[in-house]
Amino acid sequence: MSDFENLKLENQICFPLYALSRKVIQLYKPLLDKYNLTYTQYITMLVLWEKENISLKELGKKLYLDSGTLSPVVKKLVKQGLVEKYRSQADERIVELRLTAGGREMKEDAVEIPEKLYSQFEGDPETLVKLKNNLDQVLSQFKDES
Amino acid sequence: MSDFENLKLENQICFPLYALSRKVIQLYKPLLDKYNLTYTQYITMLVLWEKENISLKELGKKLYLDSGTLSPVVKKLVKQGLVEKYRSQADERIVELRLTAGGREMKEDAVEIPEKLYSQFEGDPETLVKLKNNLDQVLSQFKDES
DNA sequence: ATTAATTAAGTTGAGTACAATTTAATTATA
DNA sequence: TATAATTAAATTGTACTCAACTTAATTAAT
Repeated sequence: MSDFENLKLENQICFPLYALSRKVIQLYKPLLDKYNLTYTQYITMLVLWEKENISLKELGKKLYLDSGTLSPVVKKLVKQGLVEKYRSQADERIVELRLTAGGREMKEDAVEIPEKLYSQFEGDPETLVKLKNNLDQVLSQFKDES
Repeated sequence: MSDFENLKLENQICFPLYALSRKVIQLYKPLLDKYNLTYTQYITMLVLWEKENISLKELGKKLYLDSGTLSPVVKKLVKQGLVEKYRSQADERIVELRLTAGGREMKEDAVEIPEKLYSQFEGDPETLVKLKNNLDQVLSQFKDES
């Protein structure tokens, strides 16, 4: 019964997930360079473009990232004038983020980013829709575990 | 026409890819700790368990990783006695890797890793198969681009 | 045969990820 | 109410990822 099939790279589910994730982030890079954003900074801006006021805690929940990752990311965005940071008056432990006018302005131009990214995909767009549905479904099964 | 739908986090394809990838790697962690392997070290071992002799270059091609990532990873595996490293006699630029007896031994126990990982997935296993097929399909469209 | 171009690894620096710890503020409890 | 427990951020340390650069070896071109 020495069956090593499950140890073959091609049979891993996580590996194409991990490889494709990095690949797509690399595709974003030239598009984001124009805005001086990294991918992590970009998805932070996506959240702020939807909700201009949000706590760091809430942001982390949406992005599945903790303060160890987000603190330095937000610090950078503040430095670039896209975000303001202040302590909540009601609870001094909480850091609140607020989109600045400059950050709001960037949104207008940034609509080109997903457009240009998707235009780079050859093949059936339906494949991407299916993929996204699959990913969301599987991700939801772990959402509240850890 | 100020349509910001494509800038919503929930409409991103890359984000669930990125989030799920990190989530699954976190699920591997407790399983890999037992073997003193990180995820990146683990997928390197997967390759070596399939092909006991391989150049660093070839390894990088399979994992979509460059020497900047792999050099230190391999150095760790050598230190742990799982892999041997030597320069090719035919071409001194090339570093060849060889699985050691200890590395081969680990394979026997490591079959439990994918088993235990998959057992943690609730929901229909068919969903995972579909996901993997989707990922492979999309990944193959970028394989030779960069 | 020399020189130029290419190739494979390795190194460096910036930016994540994440576990673990620390600090400060708030809430719960004896 | 004083103390304990909890919570949110920040910090620290380890490891990965990748672009850019360096070094050494090989191959191509003059």
